[in-house]
Amino acid sequence: MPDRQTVIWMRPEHAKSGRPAARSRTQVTAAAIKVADQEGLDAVSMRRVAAELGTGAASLYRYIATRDDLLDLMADATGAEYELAAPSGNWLADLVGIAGQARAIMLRHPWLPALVVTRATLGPRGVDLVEHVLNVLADHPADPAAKLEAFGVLMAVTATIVQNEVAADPALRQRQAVYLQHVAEAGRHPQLAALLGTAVNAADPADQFTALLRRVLSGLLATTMHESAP
Amino acid sequence: MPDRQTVIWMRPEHAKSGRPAARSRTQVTAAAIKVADQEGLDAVSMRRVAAELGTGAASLYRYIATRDDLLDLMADATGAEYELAAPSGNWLADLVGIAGQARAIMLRHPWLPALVVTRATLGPRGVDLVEHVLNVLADHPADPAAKLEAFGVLMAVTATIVQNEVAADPALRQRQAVYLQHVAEAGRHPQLAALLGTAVNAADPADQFTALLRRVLSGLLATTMHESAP
DNA sequence: TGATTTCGCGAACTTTGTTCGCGAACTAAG
DNA sequence: CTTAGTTCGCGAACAAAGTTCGCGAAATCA
Repeated sequence: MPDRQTVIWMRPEHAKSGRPAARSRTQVTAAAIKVADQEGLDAVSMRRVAAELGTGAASLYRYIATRDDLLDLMADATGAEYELAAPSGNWLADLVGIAGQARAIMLRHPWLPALVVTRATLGPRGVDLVEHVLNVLADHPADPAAKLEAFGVLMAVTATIVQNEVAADPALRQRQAVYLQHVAEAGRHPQLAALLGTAVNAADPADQFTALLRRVLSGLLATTMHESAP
Repeated sequence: MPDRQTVIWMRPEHAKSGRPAARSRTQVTAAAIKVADQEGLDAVSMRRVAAELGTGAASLYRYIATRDDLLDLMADATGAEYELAAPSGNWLADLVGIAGQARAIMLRHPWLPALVVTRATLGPRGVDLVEHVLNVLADHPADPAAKLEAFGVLMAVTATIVQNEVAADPALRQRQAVYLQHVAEAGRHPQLAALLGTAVNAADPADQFTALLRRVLSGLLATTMHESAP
């Protein structure tokens, strides 16, 4: 019966004596990611992941204490896909670059945004990423807490945007569109109606994303605060 | 067997003939919100909500087709708690004010951030809110799509921050803190270690929130794009 | 070799969303 | 007021899914 008092990354993977385990936490995580990639996060059940590994569901509990542990492992594992180059001296460009990588990773793993946005746990990879961001911002005058907030906003905004980009079911999109159309036609929401009348701009999603994040981050970490023009 | 092809807000609440329903969609929603407020979102099961209403679980399906419908209803219902004043002419101040209300509402309903961040469905109240935001930004030169994005970012960031503020289990906080301490002591993450050494700043959360959102929004909707100083 | 420890995992328990089916309740004609 | 016709309430049952138990088998250690 595994330890529940600590984060999974502090729990020893195997015992040092007795029969050795046939699999590893990494293998279990990989299997779960595989299932999630091809069948969605809902398909990641203990039984399904176990089947992927060719064993029974109960066996998984030798490696993780809980399904939530597995989700944490999955999310953190994707952190290995970042390629963190040395800071260039231009923190904004570096951060936007990181956000771009985050987006690419999330597009590769459409289930990831939901996890990022739901549970804020940092594992080894996440910690590495934070350290890297802090390095990028090393010369920035903002206080440390603000830098952490910037990291959080970067991730949250990216996850939110990607979540909309890959909006799971096209049927849901349709339902929502129908409702908005209905509301617009009712006449009580002229601004919204005008907006739906406008043609959807078909710019490159990647460019739109980059532009948005550049604005958000430059505002968030601006060194001079300026008033708004009304 | 209720309709599944449309959003719940387009489905007629009651039939026009036959035995009249004993309850209303609003009552079911209110019961669910009550349960969520005092026992958390996980406690919002069909049986629990039904019990709150003094009926059986199956009865709820006369009002909603699915548990997800109920979650949508709950989220949208909280939109009634906004007090939307006429635009002042200062869009930044108005938006920050709206964000402040959003935060207050989320603090009142700690389960709300999770819903906001997970499902992006707009109900009647949500649509009203969007309309209001578009009114606030009516004179702003940004194109309509950008204004919608601003609304999305506003909500996402607010939900994320509140989610951290009300970080459910203090035990989880503790576990995470222990792990970060562990990582810092390992010595491979000097920036993070330095940050943990710093005393946590104990400014008023509301002020911190306001400042953060002001920065994010003023950057996002800035009329002049400026480079970053490295 | 024997004792000890750990592992694999089938079976079973619990909780939860959802469906079925039918008797009761109510409306609307006649 | 009676009689269709329709809808409602909801107990019972079903199908996942997470998790726990218990024990035989497999390694390691002494």
